[in-house]
Amino acid sequence: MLDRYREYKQLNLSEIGTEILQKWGETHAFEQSITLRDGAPAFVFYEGPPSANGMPGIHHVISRTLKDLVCRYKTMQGFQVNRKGGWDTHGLPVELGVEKELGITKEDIGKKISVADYNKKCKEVVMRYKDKWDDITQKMGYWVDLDNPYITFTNDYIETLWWCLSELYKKGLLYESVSIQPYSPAAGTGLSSHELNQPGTYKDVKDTSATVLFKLQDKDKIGLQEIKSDVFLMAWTTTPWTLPSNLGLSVGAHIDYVLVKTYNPYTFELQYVVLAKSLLHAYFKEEVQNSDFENYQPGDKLIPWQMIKQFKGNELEGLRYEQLLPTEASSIEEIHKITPGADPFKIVVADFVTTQDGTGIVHTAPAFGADDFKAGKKNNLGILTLVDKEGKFIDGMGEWSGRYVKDYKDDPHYTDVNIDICVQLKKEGRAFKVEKYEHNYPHCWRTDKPIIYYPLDAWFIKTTAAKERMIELNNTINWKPASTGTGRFGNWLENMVDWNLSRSRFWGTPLPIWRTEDGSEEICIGSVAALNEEIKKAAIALGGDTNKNYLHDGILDLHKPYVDDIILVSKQGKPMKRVADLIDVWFDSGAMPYAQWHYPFENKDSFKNAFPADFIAEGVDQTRGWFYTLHVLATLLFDSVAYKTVVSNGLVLDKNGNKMSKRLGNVVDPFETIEKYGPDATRWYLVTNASPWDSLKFNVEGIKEAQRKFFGTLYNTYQFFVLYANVDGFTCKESYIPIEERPELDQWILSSLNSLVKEVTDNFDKYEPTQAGRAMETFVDEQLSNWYVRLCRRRFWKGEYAHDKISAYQTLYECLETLSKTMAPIAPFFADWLFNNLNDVTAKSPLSSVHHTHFPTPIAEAINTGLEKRMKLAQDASSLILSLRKKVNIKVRQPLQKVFIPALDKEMAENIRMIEEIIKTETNIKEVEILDADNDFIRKKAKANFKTLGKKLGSRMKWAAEKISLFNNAEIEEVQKGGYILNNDEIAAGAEPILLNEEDLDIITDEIPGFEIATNGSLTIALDITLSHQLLMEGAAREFVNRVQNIRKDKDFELTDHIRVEILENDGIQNFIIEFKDYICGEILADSLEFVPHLSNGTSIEVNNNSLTINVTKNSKHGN
RNA sequence: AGAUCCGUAGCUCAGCCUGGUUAGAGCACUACACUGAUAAUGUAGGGGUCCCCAGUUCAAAUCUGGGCGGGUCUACCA
Repeated sequence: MLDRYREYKQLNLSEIGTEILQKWGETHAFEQSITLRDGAPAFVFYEGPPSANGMPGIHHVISRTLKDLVCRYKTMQGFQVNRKGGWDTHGLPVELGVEKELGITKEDIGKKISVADYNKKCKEVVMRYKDKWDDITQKMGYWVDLDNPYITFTNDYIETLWWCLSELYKKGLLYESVSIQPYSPAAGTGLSSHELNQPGTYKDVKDTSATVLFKLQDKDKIGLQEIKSDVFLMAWTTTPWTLPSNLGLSVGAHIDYVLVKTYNPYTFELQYVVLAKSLLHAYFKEEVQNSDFENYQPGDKLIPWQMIKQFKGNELEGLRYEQLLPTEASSIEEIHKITPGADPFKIVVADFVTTQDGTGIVHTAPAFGADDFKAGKKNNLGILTLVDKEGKFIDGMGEWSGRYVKDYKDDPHYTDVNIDICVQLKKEGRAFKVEKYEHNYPHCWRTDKPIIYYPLDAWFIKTTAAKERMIELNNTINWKPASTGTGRFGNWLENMVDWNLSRSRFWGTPLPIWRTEDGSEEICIGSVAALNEEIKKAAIALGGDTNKNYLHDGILDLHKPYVDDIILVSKQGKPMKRVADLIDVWFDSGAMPYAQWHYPFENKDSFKNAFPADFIAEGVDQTRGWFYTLHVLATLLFDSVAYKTVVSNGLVLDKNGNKMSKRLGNVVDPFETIEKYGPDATRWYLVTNASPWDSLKFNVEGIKEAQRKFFGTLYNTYQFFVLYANVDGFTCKESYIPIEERPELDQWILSSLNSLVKEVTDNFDKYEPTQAGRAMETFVDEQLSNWYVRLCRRRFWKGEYAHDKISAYQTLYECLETLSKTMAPIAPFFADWLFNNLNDVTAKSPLSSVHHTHFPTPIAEAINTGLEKRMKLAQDASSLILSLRKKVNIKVRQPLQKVFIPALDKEMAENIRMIEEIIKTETNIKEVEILDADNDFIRKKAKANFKTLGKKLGSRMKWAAEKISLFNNAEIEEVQKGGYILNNDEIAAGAEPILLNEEDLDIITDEIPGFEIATNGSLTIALDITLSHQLLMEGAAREFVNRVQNIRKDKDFELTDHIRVEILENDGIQNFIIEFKDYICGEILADSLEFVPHLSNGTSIEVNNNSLTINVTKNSKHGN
């Protein structure tokens, strides 16, 4: 315990950061913050695991500040908040990094480097920056358990994932199916969406596009019997190589289609074609509509056309057409071999069809597009994959067989098969338009070759089975901001598709499914124990070397390649091998509520007590990532939400609003920022500058501002407090003076303080930390520092250490201490520093950290809104008086006699009376005269109250406002008495009378003849600026005091030093010194003040343009 | 393409839900003042097509519709 409060030379937030951090380490403050809450209700928080294979950036600081402040707040509210850290360690980014580092590609894995060595490397790399992460975590003040984190690559973690998968499997929610995925024929591998989002993968390319004609077979069904020529359906494609695989045509149910009579531009034959009405202009020229068909000559540029009939899309549904490019490989027999019972070559209705471009009829090849696949499945179109995995046409396609659909091999003799296809179609009269078309198309980032969409086997979780339930549960989640939950997330749920889990990679959680070669039998393993048992079973059943390396200790590493070594045995006694897939890393993180506890194998209670989470927070980019996968797994496995509240924070942009990226070189190094400005100012800025979900334009100037404006002011207030508290020995040992026994100013600041506590609590509870922080800023700046302290300064350094002074100390102490608590969640270091600086002297709290204390609760009895309103009035009045002084150039030090304040009503008069003392001292005025409402001194003016009158008057509002603005005092008084009729002159003509009430007017002071006035709303100030001789003398005395104080300061006297003052005699201007001698001596702590005829070493000072020579010396005889 | 957030002073943001009179704050800039809190503070000044258009209304920054611009996410399609 200290006997003096610590005093500082200047504020150094960075130093406070390091100092407090060290203290936290020594006292295990974080651990204590949890153990101290043993037995308290839990507040459950989940840490979204970052990946430690990259450096932390400033955007990590924002989301972690958010998480931390909520956890700290809840801890202070009495909850026990366990915070288990975690690391996301699997996945593609890790693998890509390793490949780059080793200079290999995916194909080399298993060849140039063994899978075991490759995965070993991945494991090394994945924690590469863990130290940096731990470091930033500490330095930014993020309290999270770094000693026992969950790590997704551990066996325990994976085992839980297997358990989850097997549960899903048991429920029939895990299935294998073909899906259409981006695939690179050049690289021979499927690509993840992540890979597709690498910079530069989407390129503008020119492809041969074709508008082709499908011959309608049953035109009779839509009443076209009388048309003798063929009727064609027009469809457009940018990938003609998919046309042989066409199995359907998709139309939009509500799109208007038209039948058009025209000539084919290539064969010049008369044709009837069908396309969307709104796309006519893309194919036909307006000026030749209905023009002369008879005189058309083959080769004419302008081709006549005529609209014959119109249909809705759904009228076309089910119509059949002839296969466009029949080949051996695509005969109906072949189709039935692949998909028995398929019913292709018909028109189907699909919702993805638009009239943006093309013809409004979409060529549908189920193998080569996700939408096509969906439409094919829904309508039983079958599937034809006439292209192999190398990207060339398969056998049985005549001259096209063996030809690559794109130039994948950089073959100098490559000829584009797409063009050949178009040529053939032109010849057959099945092409309507062939042209180069420039569009944006994805490319394989590794080979730079265009990708195709291709059907691949994949494992899925049947999320669609629980769609309704997931939507229902989502409605119970508190989303911040709400729009993300209903919009981005809700929408996503509405359009949910099954979750494709498969990844053909190496470093990840293996799918624990083994199956026989013919696929007839399979097993899904749900635990290591089960696997080991199966290993042994298979070894016995299959004999030989089966699983020989895994018989003793079982399996030791659940990754590839070890799991792939293992062969299990089926019920029928057949060997089973593991399916090749790894699972999506998002499954890893989505299962963290269970896997972090190794549930259900261990820690069943820990899990039960920590599920679901009360709160999680991550960047908005996780909405369809982590937020989604948590939600899916909780719903499917436990029919529960995974989290009750989720805050999605926005992005951190650079100060110009650009996304931060290494490429642009605009990334902000969080280490440097925290080092330079301290963690608190950084956190404060991030929290208060913009709501968490708004994107933040990061600008260090903002941090500097927080530093100066908020922390600087609070620090000054603290310094002020300790300056005097140390002098007077205030240590809170006196008994607490009841609030009602304190001066009004104290009551006021305590009322404001408690209002603040209430506001801050409300906002923290609503997960609105920005509002909470801003409220604290306003309080510290406007109320505590610039009003309370300013007005109370004298109370601290003048007078006896008695009731009034102690009251002031107790009040200011309470403000500072309470603030240290309310700000603790956002600025944990400074708050603890402040708290301990106070508490180390007073020992009011037995706790060693502010973070262990309880968050203040607002004391309702301390809140006096009337008082707060009055004080606002005092502030406004003082501000007006100061502005008037400024206007007439009379400094505050010069006392003035009187100010007039007109009161518009009794209440206002009463309020002014109650604050007149404050106004007087604050503005150095002797008298406040309140002018009653009915005085005839001031001239009043009225303004219409638009709110009340607008409703009554409607369109006559303008007229009334005009009239009211011309009212004189008498008319206004009439209105106030009641019964004033605005349209007296119209009554005779039979108009309804318009009756004005007092509430219909806003009364303001117009002017006070003969005075300088200033107004602000309904408040008016009139200042008497007459300077009497007496006032001038007093002003001079104050001026003199000021000069002496400056001398004291220059001479480095202590505050408490008493002095002697000698003044060189100077006739004429010394009167004020004689007259105000007592006042002056009291102010400057002078034991003597004497005029002397001679002064050898005096200082020259100036008082109101007169020179005086004085000598100030310390009076050593006077004890302190 | 869909969803979502944002657009108010040179910059960062309030206000918008619940329409009302002269649209605010801080920073920056300029001038003046203050000076036992002083690398603090006060007062004043300049600075605005409240992104645009239309509608509703006596009245729109605020409500409705349609655009535009920027960010993000998802999708990528003939």
